[in-house]
Amino acid sequence: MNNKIKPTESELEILQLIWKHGPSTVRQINEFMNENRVVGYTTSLKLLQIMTQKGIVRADKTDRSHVYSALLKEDETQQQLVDQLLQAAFGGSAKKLVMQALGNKKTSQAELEEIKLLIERLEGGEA
Amino acid sequence: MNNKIKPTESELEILQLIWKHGPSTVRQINEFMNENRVVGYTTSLKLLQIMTQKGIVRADKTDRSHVYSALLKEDETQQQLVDQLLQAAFGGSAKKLVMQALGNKKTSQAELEEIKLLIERLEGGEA
DNA sequence: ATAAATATACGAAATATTTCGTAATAAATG
DNA sequence: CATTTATTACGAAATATTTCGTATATTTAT
Repeated sequence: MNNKIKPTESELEILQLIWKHGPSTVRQINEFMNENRVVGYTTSLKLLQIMTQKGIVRADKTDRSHVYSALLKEDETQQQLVDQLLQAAFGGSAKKLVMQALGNKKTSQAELEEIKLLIERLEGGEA
Repeated sequence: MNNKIKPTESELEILQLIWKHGPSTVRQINEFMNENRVVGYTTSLKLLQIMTQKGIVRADKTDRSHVYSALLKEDETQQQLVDQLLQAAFGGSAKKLVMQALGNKKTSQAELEEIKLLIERLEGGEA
């Protein structure tokens, strides 16, 4: 439904944090950010304001400390990003992408099983 | 071996063309580009010059029309991009990425089989 | 040998992205 | 209530990216 919105790298970083922790204040998000890298408070704030502008998040201004929540759904955003990478770097071949993703990585047995089941579902019947 | 080089979107577009067609002149690359979108000749040239600067491609200047070839390997670049997306949007879960890539896409039976074989090899034990 | 066509070099405008600083405002504390 | 602390608003510098235009140089045709 929502469209063409392409989060930048920083925006994606913030989106992930909100997806993970749920709606959060600037301070919380800034603290999450700082677990990975050094970012000033106003930098996080500004990013959130820009994201609000773009319609990526929304701010609940009831309290003084605004609470930001994601307007993009995790699934849909991930889907869009995968599709984009598929075109941008794999000439559209999902197979190549998947093999790269699995080949080099330590994915657990359990997860591999799940993927195999998905493949069998895809092969077997209809979607 | 080669590192930290993160091609921009346009650079990736050009890399893909060189990977696909082999070493090419500016004119050729510009024509390939124009199959998708309108780009001026000097724009393609400039991009290639910047990429040369960054060590992404190299120019063979033997002839007047320089011939550009890729310095980044397709596999390695794809691997790097997948890893990056994995971190940037999937919190490192290869499973989620793979399921997104396969779930929504029309991947052929044959390809699905190949992937299943890869998974079985991975499960089997060997690296 | 001129003129036209083709190439590269290079600067720079336009846009996007990241990062802060400062000011204004509101809340909490002594 | 005066001061310190926390929060948002906003402008803007720094950097990165995309896109061309113009100047030059080199071929190729006429």
